[in-house]
Amino acid sequence: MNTRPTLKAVAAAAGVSPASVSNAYNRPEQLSAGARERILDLAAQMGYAGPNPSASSLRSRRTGSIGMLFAQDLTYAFDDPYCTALLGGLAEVAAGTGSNLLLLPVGPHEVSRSYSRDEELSLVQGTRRAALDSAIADGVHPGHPVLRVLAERGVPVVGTAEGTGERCVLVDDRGSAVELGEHLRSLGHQRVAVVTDSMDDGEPAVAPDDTHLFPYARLRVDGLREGLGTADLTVISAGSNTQESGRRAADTVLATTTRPTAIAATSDTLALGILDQLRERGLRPGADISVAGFDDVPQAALAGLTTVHQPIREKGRTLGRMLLDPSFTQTRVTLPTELVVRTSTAPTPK
Amino acid sequence: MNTRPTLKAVAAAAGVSPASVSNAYNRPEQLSAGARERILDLAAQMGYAGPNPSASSLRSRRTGSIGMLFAQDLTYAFDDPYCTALLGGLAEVAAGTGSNLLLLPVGPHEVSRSYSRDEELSLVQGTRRAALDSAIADGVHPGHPVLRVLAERGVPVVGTAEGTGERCVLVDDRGSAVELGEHLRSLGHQRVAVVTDSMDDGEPAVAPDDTHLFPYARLRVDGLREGLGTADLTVISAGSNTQESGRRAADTVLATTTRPTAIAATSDTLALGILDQLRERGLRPGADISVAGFDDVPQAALAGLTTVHQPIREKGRTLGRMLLDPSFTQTRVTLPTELVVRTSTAPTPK
DNA sequence: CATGGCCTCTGAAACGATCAACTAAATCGT
DNA sequence: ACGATTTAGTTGATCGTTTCAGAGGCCATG
Repeated sequence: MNTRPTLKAVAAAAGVSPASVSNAYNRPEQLSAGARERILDLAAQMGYAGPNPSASSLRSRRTGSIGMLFAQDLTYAFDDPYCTALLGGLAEVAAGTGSNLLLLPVGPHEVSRSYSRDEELSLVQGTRRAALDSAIADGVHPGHPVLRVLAERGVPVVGTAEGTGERCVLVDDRGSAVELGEHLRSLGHQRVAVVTDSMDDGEPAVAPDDTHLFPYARLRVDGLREGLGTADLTVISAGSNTQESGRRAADTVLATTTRPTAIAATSDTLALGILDQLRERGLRPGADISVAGFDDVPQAALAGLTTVHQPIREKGRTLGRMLLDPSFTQTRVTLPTELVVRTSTAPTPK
Repeated sequence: MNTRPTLKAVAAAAGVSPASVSNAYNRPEQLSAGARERILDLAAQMGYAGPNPSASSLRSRRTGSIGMLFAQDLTYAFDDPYCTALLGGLAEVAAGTGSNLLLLPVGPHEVSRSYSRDEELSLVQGTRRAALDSAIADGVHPGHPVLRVLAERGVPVVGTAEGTGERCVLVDDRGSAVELGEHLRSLGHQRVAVVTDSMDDGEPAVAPDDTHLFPYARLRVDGLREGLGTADLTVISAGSNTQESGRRAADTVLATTTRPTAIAATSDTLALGILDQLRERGLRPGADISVAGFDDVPQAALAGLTTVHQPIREKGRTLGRMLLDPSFTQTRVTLPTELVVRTSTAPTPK
């Protein structure tokens, strides 16, 4: 079993310096066309696969991949429609630059709890070892230790919340929530349940501690509270942001003594789960009880869900541009939102 | 602006050898608890972010990430439900091992065409530079140069088709297609259009050259042909595997002089697009014209699409295990398929 | 008391490229 | 035909770790 050839070996065989072989791959313009041909021919013939990526990025300080941080487990990236849309937009931009996308599950971090050193190390383990040029943080709490690690490494991070990363792409979570709240109030809803996802993935619980909420969720809850004014409002923490959580939360809502006339969820993913469960329980969304969400994921239109639209894909593209396009210098972008009223919200039934 | 500390600097400051600092991070058992504490404390205090990933992987020959190859552009990974399900399964397994997932778009490769060296280099560019321990190839043609590059690098590759990667997870594409063909025949269909995706992304075309098909598509087409027996069969190449391609292909089918009574698509993604377009054109799938697909993605059930079920998520999990679990030694796994008859196929209308 | 074995920790050699500075030859304008 | 610029390629240092063989110190054993 002969060993794999190195760049040096190719150089020796070709009778040129290692730098020339490197240039044959990385800077064609620094080499005569003939010499380059000869070198690449020889390399192919020797079964040389090209410069070793680790060595190359050690020296050049570039890896060609951009990291995507998840505070949830990795499957979330592919199961949540908001997430896939965001990644889709990002991918559009990345595709043009030859960048690869590194998916980094970072493990959930509870703000209220303190971590031993080893717990914290294992929380950032995957990210510490990851080779990346820059990173995107979506749904990562600003206090997550992984952000500190990346900052120490000098990796540029852009985020979708205030405080994650030095630059960010935002939507007006609070303002749009106020608008949704007003919509519900104008329909006559006086008892409303607000279902929110949270960092701690437990059973649905009423009136959670605010610190367990992701910043965006807190803003949305606050906005709803303002928009709903004097309405009677119950906040329910549903656990992680999945349809399943939504389903369980719906049951929690139905179990309360004074059933609300409307449910507002902090994400469409939750709302879709809620819709599902209500139907299962024989209730007609829109007629018997109103339901609303946030984000306007593709499925929302099909389900007739009233929701706050945000340009998710464009958000992904913008994040990508912030990292990849040097001429893109804005450090804060706010994208527009719009209330989309569909059939899942209606006036309070008599 | 002071420079970022290196492991060596931390070692010097702590009065220990670099090896000990390395061990503090990577092999706690090689160090007394006290020494480790002292080193990590100092590191934190100096703002040391932990061992540099590139240097670490250069020396240790391990990167902690597993590559996922796409022959399409990156957005495909998040748009195609088959793909997200596969990745979801993979992610389940990867999550347990602390591995990250590196998404590698590799650019489409037409088998029939020959490539200049520079064209070929740019085709594999992203992958050549990517740091990974192993890779998964799904929907990558066995002849794609990227597979050669990875083989030269000695990266283990597992695939979902014969010939991609030294190990693979398969389904019986041909056999299940025979079954679907027989189903359609038993319903009385004598004129059938087969819509298939292909590597070249052009306008829908009739009776394509077989070499433009991905292996799985060719097997499915062949199987359908066998199962349908004497039926009159037209093969239509729809371009890339998207709902949009399916929609366009539906129009091509409807434009033919002798309209078929059934359409079989080589994937649910295409079939869903076809269903959509037929409805748009005022036809009722199942009643006016039968439609069937392959894969049984989640949306298929909602759409009432008759299809060949395959355990996509399990496929992803198995691929992951092949790479990550050393005790998993099978080199070829075939997963079961099952014909799922729903409402989109029915007896030929009178 | 000598022997062996374990536990900590160290030293020096890789790992495989790229970079910045430089030289020699070729090209240019006048 | 001469210095100035460009082109083509080289040299040697460097990127920041991990690894492996082994050095001491310490304890238990015979």
